[in-house]
Amino acid sequence: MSDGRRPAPARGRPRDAARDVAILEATLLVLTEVGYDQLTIDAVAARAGVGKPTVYRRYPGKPALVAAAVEHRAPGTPPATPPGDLRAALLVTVQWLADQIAEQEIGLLGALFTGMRSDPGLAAEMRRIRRRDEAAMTEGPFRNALESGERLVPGAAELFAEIAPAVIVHRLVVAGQSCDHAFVDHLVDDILLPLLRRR
Amino acid sequence: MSDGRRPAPARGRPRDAARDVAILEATLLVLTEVGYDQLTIDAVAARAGVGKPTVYRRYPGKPALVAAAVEHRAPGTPPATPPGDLRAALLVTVQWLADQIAEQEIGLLGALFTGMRSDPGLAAEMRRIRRRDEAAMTEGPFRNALESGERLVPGAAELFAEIAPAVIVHRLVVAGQSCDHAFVDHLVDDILLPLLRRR
DNA sequence: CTATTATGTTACGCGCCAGTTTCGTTTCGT
DNA sequence: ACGAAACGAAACTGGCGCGTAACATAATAG
Repeated sequence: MSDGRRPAPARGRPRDAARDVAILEATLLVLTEVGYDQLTIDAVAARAGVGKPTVYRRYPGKPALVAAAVEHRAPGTPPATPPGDLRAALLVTVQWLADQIAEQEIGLLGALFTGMRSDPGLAAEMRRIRRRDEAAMTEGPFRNALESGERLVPGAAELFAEIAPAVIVHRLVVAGQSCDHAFVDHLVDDILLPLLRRR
Repeated sequence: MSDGRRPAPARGRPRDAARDVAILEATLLVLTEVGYDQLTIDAVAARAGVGKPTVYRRYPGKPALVAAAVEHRAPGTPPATPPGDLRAALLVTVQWLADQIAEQEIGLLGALFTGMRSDPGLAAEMRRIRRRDEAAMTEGPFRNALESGERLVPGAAELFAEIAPAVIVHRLVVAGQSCDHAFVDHLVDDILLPLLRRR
Protein backbone atom coordinates (compact mmCIF):
# COMPACT_ATOMS: atom_id res chain seq x y z
CA MET A 1 0.00 0.00 0.00
CA SER A 2 2.87 2.37 0.66
CA ASP A 3 0.88 4.93 2.66
CA GLY A 4 -2.27 5.63 0.71
CA ARG A 5 -2.80 9.13 2.10
CA ARG A 6 -0.11 11.56 3.05
CA PRO A 7 -0.53 12.75 6.65
CA ALA A 8 -1.80 16.15 5.56
CA PRO A 9 0.66 18.51 3.84
CA ALA A 10 0.34 20.72 6.94
CA ARG A 11 0.60 23.90 4.97
CA GLY A 12 -0.80 26.96 6.66
CA ARG A 13 -1.44 27.77 10.31
CA PRO A 14 -1.19 24.66 12.50
CA ARG A 15 -3.73 23.78 15.11
CA ASP A 16 -3.10 24.98 18.63
CA ALA A 17 -2.36 22.04 20.92
CA ALA A 18 -3.20 24.14 23.96
CA ARG A 19 -6.73 24.53 22.63
CA ASP A 20 -6.98 20.79 22.20
CA VAL A 21 -6.51 20.11 25.88
CA ALA A 22 -8.58 23.13 26.88
CA ILE A 23 -11.51 21.71 24.92
CA LEU A 24 -11.17 18.25 26.44
CA GLU A 25 -10.87 19.49 29.99
CA ALA A 26 -13.77 21.88 29.54
CA THR A 27 -15.81 18.97 28.23
CA LEU A 28 -15.08 16.94 31.36
CA LEU A 29 -16.01 19.88 33.56
CA VAL A 30 -19.32 20.52 31.85
CA LEU A 31 -20.04 16.81 31.68
CA THR A 32 -19.68 16.30 35.41
CA GLU A 33 -21.61 19.47 36.11
CA VAL A 34 -24.73 19.14 33.98
CA GLY A 35 -24.61 15.61 32.58
CA TYR A 36 -24.50 14.29 29.06
CA ASP A 37 -27.87 15.45 27.77
CA GLN A 38 -27.58 18.97 29.11
CA LEU A 39 -24.07 19.33 27.74
CA THR A 40 -23.99 21.74 24.80
CA ILE A 41 -21.17 22.49 22.44
CA ASP A 42 -21.60 26.20 23.08
CA ALA A 43 -21.09 25.67 26.81
CA VAL A 44 -17.94 23.64 26.19
CA ALA A 45 -16.57 26.23 23.80
CA ALA A 46 -17.30 29.06 26.21
CA ARG A 47 -15.74 27.20 29.13
CA ALA A 48 -12.65 26.42 27.07
CA GLY A 49 -12.36 30.05 25.96
CA VAL A 50 -12.69 28.95 22.36
CA GLY A 51 -14.96 29.59 19.44
CA LYS A 52 -17.59 27.04 18.51
CA PRO A 53 -16.19 26.29 15.04
CA THR A 54 -12.88 25.44 16.70
CA VAL A 55 -14.64 22.58 18.45
CA TYR A 56 -16.46 21.39 15.35
CA ARG A 57 -13.21 21.50 13.39
CA ARG A 58 -11.92 18.74 15.71
CA TYR A 59 -14.95 16.60 16.43
CA PRO A 60 -18.04 15.95 14.33
CA GLY A 61 -20.44 16.12 17.25
CA LYS A 62 -21.21 15.53 20.88
CA PRO A 63 -20.63 11.76 21.08
CA ALA A 64 -17.14 11.95 19.59
CA LEU A 65 -16.24 14.92 21.76
CA VAL A 66 -17.34 13.21 24.96
CA ALA A 67 -15.62 9.98 24.00
CA ALA A 68 -12.36 11.82 23.34
CA ALA A 69 -12.66 13.70 26.63
CA VAL A 70 -13.22 10.55 28.63
CA GLU A 71 -10.35 8.89 26.85
CA HIS A 72 -8.07 11.84 27.57
CA ARG A 73 -8.96 11.91 31.24
CA ALA A 74 -6.20 10.55 33.47
CA PRO A 75 -7.48 8.43 36.32
CA GLY A 76 -6.19 9.33 39.74
CA THR A 77 -3.65 7.03 41.27
CA PRO A 78 -4.62 5.40 44.54
CA PRO A 79 -2.52 6.30 47.57
CA ALA A 80 0.27 4.05 48.68
CA THR A 81 -0.86 1.57 51.28
CA PRO A 82 1.01 0.47 54.39
CA PRO A 83 2.36 -3.03 53.83
CA GLY A 84 1.45 -5.79 56.21
CA ASP A 85 -1.87 -4.40 57.39
CA LEU A 86 -4.72 -5.42 55.14
CA ARG A 87 -7.39 -3.58 57.08
CA ALA A 88 -5.50 -0.30 57.07
CA ALA A 89 -4.82 -0.68 53.35
CA LEU A 90 -8.48 -1.34 52.65
CA LEU A 91 -9.60 1.62 54.73
CA VAL A 92 -7.31 3.99 52.89
CA THR A 93 -8.14 2.62 49.47
CA VAL A 94 -11.91 2.53 50.00
CA GLN A 95 -12.01 6.06 51.32
CA TRP A 96 -10.00 7.28 48.37
CA LEU A 97 -12.19 5.31 45.98
CA ALA A 98 -15.34 6.78 47.49
CA ASP A 99 -13.98 10.30 47.16
CA GLN A 100 -12.98 9.70 43.56
CA ILE A 101 -16.40 8.36 42.66
CA ALA A 102 -18.26 11.12 44.47
CA GLU A 103 -16.20 13.85 42.82
CA GLN A 104 -15.79 12.67 39.27
CA GLU A 105 -17.16 9.29 38.35
CA ILE A 106 -20.77 10.13 39.15
CA GLY A 107 -20.97 12.49 36.21
CA LEU A 108 -19.35 9.97 33.92
CA LEU A 109 -21.73 7.29 35.09
CA GLY A 110 -24.61 9.59 34.28
CA ALA A 111 -23.21 10.06 30.81
CA LEU A 112 -22.94 6.32 30.47
CA PHE A 113 -26.51 5.88 31.66
CA THR A 114 -28.01 8.27 29.17
CA GLY A 115 -25.56 8.11 26.30
CA MET A 116 -25.70 4.35 26.07
CA ARG A 117 -29.18 4.50 24.63
CA SER A 118 -28.42 6.95 21.87
CA ASP A 119 -24.91 5.77 21.03
CA PRO A 120 -23.92 2.17 21.76
CA GLY A 121 -20.38 2.85 20.57
CA LEU A 122 -19.98 5.56 23.16
CA ALA A 123 -21.30 3.21 25.81
CA ALA A 124 -18.77 0.57 24.88
CA GLU A 125 -16.00 3.14 24.98
CA MET A 126 -17.09 4.36 28.41
CA ARG A 127 -17.16 0.82 29.72
CA ARG A 128 -13.67 0.20 28.42
CA ILE A 129 -12.35 3.30 30.15
CA ARG A 130 -14.12 2.45 33.37
CA ARG A 131 -12.71 -1.04 33.43
CA ARG A 132 -9.25 0.40 32.94
CA ASP A 133 -9.76 2.86 35.79
CA GLU A 134 -11.24 0.34 38.16
CA ALA A 135 -8.39 -2.02 37.51
CA ALA A 136 -5.92 0.73 38.35
CA MET A 137 -7.92 1.65 41.42
CA THR A 138 -8.14 -1.80 42.89
CA GLU A 139 -4.70 -3.16 42.22
CA GLY A 140 -2.84 -1.43 45.00
CA PRO A 141 -3.93 -3.00 48.26
CA PHE A 142 -3.63 -6.60 47.19
CA ARG A 143 -0.10 -6.60 45.95
CA ASN A 144 1.05 -5.48 49.36
CA ALA A 145 -1.24 -7.87 51.15
CA LEU A 146 -0.08 -10.85 49.17
CA GLU A 147 3.58 -10.07 49.72
CA SER A 148 3.07 -9.73 53.45
CA GLY A 149 1.61 -13.15 54.03
CA GLU A 150 -2.07 -12.23 54.34
CA ARG A 151 -4.20 -15.24 53.57
CA LEU A 152 -6.73 -14.14 50.98
CA VAL A 153 -9.35 -16.10 49.12
CA PRO A 154 -8.54 -16.77 45.46
CA GLY A 155 -9.75 -13.98 43.22
CA ALA A 156 -9.76 -11.49 46.08
CA ALA A 157 -8.82 -8.56 43.84
CA GLU A 158 -11.66 -9.30 41.40
CA LEU A 159 -14.10 -9.65 44.28
CA PHE A 160 -13.00 -6.29 45.66
CA ALA A 161 -13.35 -4.63 42.28
CA GLU A 162 -16.80 -6.14 41.90
CA ILE A 163 -18.19 -5.16 45.29
CA ALA A 164 -16.58 -1.97 46.55
CA PRO A 165 -17.44 0.34 43.63
CA ALA A 166 -20.91 -1.17 43.39
CA VAL A 167 -21.79 -0.52 47.01
CA ILE A 168 -20.28 2.96 46.92
CA VAL A 169 -22.17 3.97 43.80
CA HIS A 170 -25.36 2.48 45.15
CA ARG A 171 -25.08 4.50 48.34
CA LEU A 172 -24.27 7.74 46.53
CA VAL A 173 -26.93 7.52 43.86
CA VAL A 174 -29.78 5.45 45.20
CA ALA A 175 -29.52 6.24 48.87
CA GLY A 176 -28.29 9.75 48.20
CA GLN A 177 -25.95 9.69 51.16
CA SER A 178 -22.29 10.59 51.38
CA CYS A 179 -19.56 8.07 52.01
CA ASP A 180 -18.37 9.28 55.38
CA HIS A 181 -15.93 7.63 57.71
CA ALA A 182 -18.53 5.46 59.43
CA PHE A 183 -19.71 4.07 56.12
CA VAL A 184 -16.18 3.24 55.03
CA ASP A 185 -15.58 1.42 58.31
CA HIS A 186 -18.79 -0.51 57.82
CA LEU A 187 -17.93 -1.43 54.27
CA VAL A 188 -14.48 -2.66 55.22
CA ASP A 189 -15.25 -4.41 58.51
CA ASP A 190 -18.68 -5.88 57.78
CA ILE A 191 -18.36 -6.72 54.10
CA LEU A 192 -14.90 -6.68 52.57
CA LEU A 193 -12.71 -8.15 55.29
CA PRO A 194 -15.00 -11.11 56.07
CA LEU A 195 -15.22 -11.90 52.37
CA LEU A 196 -11.62 -11.48 51.31
CA ARG A 197 -9.83 -13.19 54.19
CA ARG A 198 -9.41 -16.91 53.74
CA ARG A 199 -12.02 -18.61 55.84
CA MET B 1 -60.28 26.77 59.38
CA SER B 2 -63.45 24.99 58.43
CA ASP B 3 -62.37 24.08 54.91
CA GLY B 4 -60.96 27.20 53.32
CA ARG B 5 -61.65 26.11 49.74
CA ARG B 6 -64.51 24.01 48.57
CA PRO B 7 -63.29 20.87 46.77
CA ALA B 8 -64.31 22.20 43.37
CA PRO B 9 -68.04 22.53 42.61
CA ALA B 10 -67.53 19.74 40.05
CA ARG B 11 -69.99 21.16 37.63
CA GLY B 12 -69.55 20.04 34.06
CA ARG B 13 -67.95 16.95 32.55
CA PRO B 14 -65.79 15.08 35.09
CA ARG B 15 -62.29 13.89 34.32
CA ASP B 16 -61.94 10.42 32.92
CA ALA B 17 -60.20 8.16 35.42
CA ALA B 18 -59.25 5.73 32.67
CA ARG B 19 -57.23 8.47 31.03
CA ASP B 20 -55.48 9.13 34.33
CA VAL B 21 -54.01 5.64 34.48
CA ALA B 22 -53.37 5.58 30.73
CA ILE B 23 -51.24 8.69 31.09
CA LEU B 24 -49.28 7.34 34.04
CA GLU B 25 -48.60 3.97 32.44
CA ALA B 26 -47.61 5.58 29.16
CA THR B 27 -45.22 7.79 31.11
CA LEU B 28 -43.57 4.74 32.68
CA LEU B 29 -43.27 3.08 29.28
CA VAL B 30 -41.68 6.06 27.61
CA LEU B 31 -39.48 6.67 30.63
CA THR B 32 -37.97 3.19 30.57
CA GLU B 33 -37.62 3.32 26.80
CA VAL B 34 -35.91 6.63 26.16
CA GLY B 35 -34.97 7.96 29.59
CA TYR B 36 -35.90 11.11 31.42
CA ASP B 37 -34.31 13.72 29.20
CA GLN B 38 -35.60 12.28 25.95
CA LEU B 39 -39.10 11.93 27.36
CA THR B 40 -41.49 14.42 25.75
CA ILE B 41 -45.03 15.23 26.71
CA ASP B 42 -46.11 14.69 23.12
CA ALA B 43 -44.75 11.16 23.15
CA VAL B 44 -46.53 10.38 26.40
CA ALA B 45 -49.80 11.78 25.12
CA ALA B 46 -49.53 9.85 21.87
CA ARG B 47 -48.69 6.63 23.67
CA ALA B 48 -51.61 7.12 26.02
CA GLY B 49 -53.96 7.84 23.13
CA VAL B 50 -54.70 11.23 24.63
CA GLY B 51 -54.41 14.84 23.57
CA LYS B 52 -51.58 16.94 24.89
CA PRO B 53 -53.79 19.44 26.75
CA THR B 54 -55.29 16.50 28.63
CA VAL B 55 -51.86 15.86 30.11
CA TYR B 56 -51.19 19.49 30.92
CA ARG B 57 -54.60 19.73 32.54
CA ARG B 58 -53.39 17.22 35.15
CA TYR B 59 -49.71 18.03 35.64
CA PRO B 60 -47.87 21.31 35.27
CA GLY B 61 -44.85 19.77 33.58
CA LYS B 62 -42.46 16.90 33.13
CA PRO B 63 -41.10 16.60 36.71
CA ALA B 64 -44.55 16.38 38.28
CA LEU B 65 -45.73 13.91 35.65
CA VAL B 66 -42.75 11.62 36.15
CA ALA B 67 -43.03 11.82 39.92
CA ALA B 68 -46.70 10.88 39.77
CA ALA B 69 -45.97 8.01 37.41
CA VAL B 70 -43.25 6.60 39.63
CA GLU B 71 -45.51 6.98 42.64
CA HIS B 72 -48.33 5.18 40.85
CA ARG B 73 -46.13 2.30 39.78
CA ALA B 74 -46.76 -0.89 41.76
CA PRO B 75 -43.59 -2.80 42.61
CA GLY B 76 -43.60 -6.46 41.73
CA THR B 77 -43.91 -8.92 44.57
CA PRO B 78 -41.02 -11.33 45.01
CA PRO B 79 -41.81 -15.03 44.55
CA ALA B 80 -42.51 -17.21 47.52
CA THR B 81 -39.38 -18.92 48.78
CA PRO B 82 -39.06 -22.52 49.98
CA PRO B 83 -38.76 -22.51 53.77
CA GLY B 84 -35.78 -24.11 55.42
CA ASP B 85 -33.32 -23.71 52.56
CA LEU B 86 -31.56 -20.36 52.69
CA ARG B 87 -29.49 -20.96 49.57
CA ALA B 88 -32.48 -21.91 47.45
CA ALA B 89 -34.42 -18.91 48.74
CA LEU B 90 -31.53 -16.59 47.91
CA LEU B 91 -31.12 -18.04 44.43
CA VAL B 92 -34.77 -17.51 43.61
CA THR B 93 -34.93 -14.05 45.11
CA VAL B 94 -31.71 -12.81 43.52
CA GLN B 95 -32.69 -14.07 40.09
CA TRP B 96 -36.06 -12.38 40.39
CA LEU B 97 -34.44 -9.20 41.66
CA ALA B 98 -32.01 -9.17 38.74
CA ASP B 99 -34.83 -9.61 36.24
CA GLN B 100 -36.85 -6.83 37.84
CA ILE B 101 -33.92 -4.44 37.76
CA ALA B 102 -32.97 -5.30 34.19
CA GLU B 103 -36.52 -4.87 32.92
CA GLN B 104 -37.79 -1.85 34.77
CA GLU B 105 -35.56 -0.29 37.37
CA ILE B 106 -32.78 0.61 34.96
CA GLY B 107 -34.93 3.21 33.29
CA LEU B 108 -36.00 4.63 36.63
CA LEU B 109 -32.41 4.76 37.79
CA GLY B 110 -31.54 6.70 34.68
CA ALA B 111 -34.32 9.13 35.47
CA LEU B 112 -32.95 9.44 38.97
CA PHE B 113 -29.45 10.04 37.65
CA THR B 114 -30.41 12.83 35.33
CA GLY B 115 -33.47 14.29 36.99
CA MET B 116 -31.74 14.69 40.33
CA ARG B 117 -29.67 17.53 38.99
CA SER B 118 -32.54 19.57 37.63
CA ASP B 119 -35.12 18.78 40.29
CA PRO B 120 -33.96 17.81 43.80
CA GLY B 121 -37.52 17.25 44.88
CA LEU B 122 -37.98 14.66 42.17
CA ALA B 123 -34.77 12.96 43.24
CA ALA B 124 -35.96 12.74 46.83
CA GLU B 125 -39.26 11.30 45.67
CA MET B 126 -37.51 8.70 43.53
CA ARG B 127 -35.30 7.69 46.43
CA ARG B 128 -38.30 7.29 48.69
CA ILE B 129 -40.03 5.04 46.17
CA ARG B 130 -36.90 3.01 45.60
CA ARG B 131 -36.40 2.45 49.31
CA ARG B 132 -39.97 1.27 49.56
CA ASP B 133 -39.51 -1.14 46.66
CA GLU B 134 -36.20 -2.49 47.86
CA ALA B 135 -37.64 -3.13 51.29
CA ALA B 136 -40.48 -5.08 49.72
CA MET B 137 -38.04 -6.94 47.51
CA THR B 138 -35.67 -8.04 50.23
CA GLU B 139 -38.04 -8.97 53.00
CA GLY B 140 -39.14 -12.36 51.75
CA PRO B 141 -36.17 -14.69 52.10
CA PHE B 142 -35.20 -13.75 55.62
CA ARG B 143 -38.49 -14.25 57.36
CA ASN B 144 -38.49 -17.84 56.19
CA ALA B 145 -34.85 -18.32 57.02
CA LEU B 146 -35.20 -16.99 60.54
CA GLU B 147 -38.20 -19.18 61.30
CA SER B 148 -36.43 -22.27 60.09
CA GLY B 149 -33.46 -22.03 62.39
CA GLU B 150 -30.87 -20.62 59.99
CA ARG B 151 -28.18 -18.84 61.94
CA LEU B 152 -27.77 -15.42 60.34
CA VAL B 153 -25.58 -12.52 61.31
CA PRO B 154 -27.44 -9.63 62.92
CA GLY B 155 -28.71 -7.17 60.32
CA ALA B 156 -28.63 -9.78 57.58
CA ALA B 157 -31.64 -8.33 55.78
CA GLU B 158 -30.12 -4.85 55.69
CA LEU B 159 -26.85 -6.28 54.45
CA PHE B 160 -28.64 -8.13 51.67
CA ALA B 161 -30.55 -5.03 50.64
CA GLU B 162 -27.31 -3.07 50.61
CA ILE B 163 -25.24 -5.49 48.56
CA ALA B 164 -27.42 -7.46 46.17
CA PRO B 165 -29.04 -4.54 44.28
CA ALA B 166 -25.73 -2.70 44.21
CA VAL B 167 -23.81 -5.55 42.60
CA ILE B 168 -26.62 -6.28 40.16
CA VAL B 169 -26.91 -2.68 39.02
CA HIS B 170 -23.15 -2.37 38.75
CA ARG B 171 -22.98 -5.42 36.52
CA LEU B 172 -25.83 -4.29 34.31
CA VAL B 173 -24.77 -0.70 33.85
CA VAL B 174 -21.01 -0.52 34.25
CA ALA B 175 -20.04 -3.93 33.00
CA GLY B 176 -22.90 -4.01 30.50
CA GLN B 177 -23.48 -7.71 31.03
CA SER B 178 -26.66 -9.59 31.73
CA CYS B 179 -27.39 -11.31 35.00
CA ASP B 180 -27.45 -14.89 33.83
CA HIS B 181 -27.64 -18.02 35.89
CA ALA B 182 -23.89 -18.30 36.42
CA PHE B 183 -23.71 -14.76 37.75
CA VAL B 184 -26.57 -15.38 40.18
CA ASP B 185 -24.83 -18.49 41.46
CA HIS B 186 -21.63 -16.53 41.91
CA LEU B 187 -23.38 -13.72 43.73
CA VAL B 188 -25.13 -16.10 46.11
CA ASP B 189 -22.34 -18.59 46.74
CA ASP B 190 -19.29 -16.35 46.75
CA ILE B 191 -20.70 -13.18 48.28
CA LEU B 192 -24.08 -13.41 49.97
CA LEU B 193 -23.97 -16.75 51.74
CA PRO B 194 -20.50 -16.31 53.26
CA LEU B 195 -21.53 -12.89 54.51
CA LEU B 196 -25.00 -13.61 55.84
CA ARG B 197 -24.42 -16.92 57.62
CA ARG B 198 -23.26 -16.56 61.18
CA ARG B 199 -19.58 -17.20 61.21
C1' DC C 1 6.02 37.88 0.14
C1' DT C 2 2.30 34.52 -0.90
C1' DA C 3 -0.61 30.82 -0.35
C1' DT C 4 -2.83 28.28 3.11
C1' DT C 5 -4.95 27.14 7.18
C1' DA C 6 -6.63 28.16 12.12
C1' DT C 7 -9.12 31.22 14.92
C1' DG C 8 -12.89 34.35 16.90
C1' DT C 9 -17.02 36.67 16.18
C1' DT C 10 -21.30 36.85 14.45
C1' DA C 11 -25.08 35.39 12.20
C1' DC C 12 -28.09 32.19 10.06
C1' DG C 13 -31.54 28.32 9.03
C1' DC C 14 -33.30 24.32 10.82
C1' DG C 15 -35.71 21.26 13.80
C1' DC C 16 -37.55 20.02 18.24
C1' DC C 17 -40.10 20.59 22.19
C1' DA C 18 -42.60 23.39 25.75
C1' DG C 19 -46.68 25.32 26.97
C1' DT C 20 -50.86 27.80 25.32
C1' DT C 21 -54.76 28.82 22.58
C1' DT C 22 -58.71 27.97 19.59
C1' DC C 23 -62.51 25.41 18.06
C1' DG C 24 -65.85 22.05 17.64
C1' DT C 25 -67.54 18.10 20.22
C1' DT C 26 -68.78 15.26 24.10
C1' DT C 27 -70.24 14.27 28.71
C1' DC C 28 -71.70 15.26 32.88
C1' DG C 29 -74.60 17.82 36.84
C1' DT C 30 -78.72 20.44 37.77
C1' DA D 1 -82.98 21.51 28.28
C1' DC D 2 -79.05 24.23 29.81
C1' DG D 3 -74.57 25.46 31.43
C1' DA D 4 -69.99 24.03 32.60
C1' DA D 5 -66.13 21.57 32.01
C1' DA D 6 -63.28 17.84 29.72
C1' DC D 7 -61.82 16.07 25.41
C1' DG D 8 -59.23 15.65 20.62
C1' DA D 9 -57.17 17.93 16.91
C1' DA D 10 -54.61 21.39 15.30
C1' DA D 11 -52.24 25.59 15.16
C1' DC D 12 -49.28 28.73 17.27
C1' DT D 13 -45.42 31.31 19.83
C1' DG D 14 -41.16 31.12 21.90
C1' DG D 15 -36.84 29.34 23.25
C1' DC D 16 -32.86 26.65 22.52
C1' DG D 17 -29.32 24.05 20.59
C1' DC D 18 -27.32 22.17 16.42
C1' DG D 19 -24.42 22.53 12.66
C1' DT D 20 -22.79 25.75 8.97
C1' DA D 21 -21.37 29.91 6.72
C1' DA D 22 -19.28 34.51 6.19
C1' DC D 23 -16.14 37.54 7.29
C1' DA D 24 -11.66 39.63 9.17
C1' DT D 25 -7.44 38.43 11.40
C1' DA D 26 -3.42 35.75 12.90
C1' DA D 27 0.11 32.31 12.23
C1' DT D 28 2.89 29.36 9.58
C1' DA D 29 5.35 26.81 5.50
C1' DG D 30 7.70 27.54 1.46
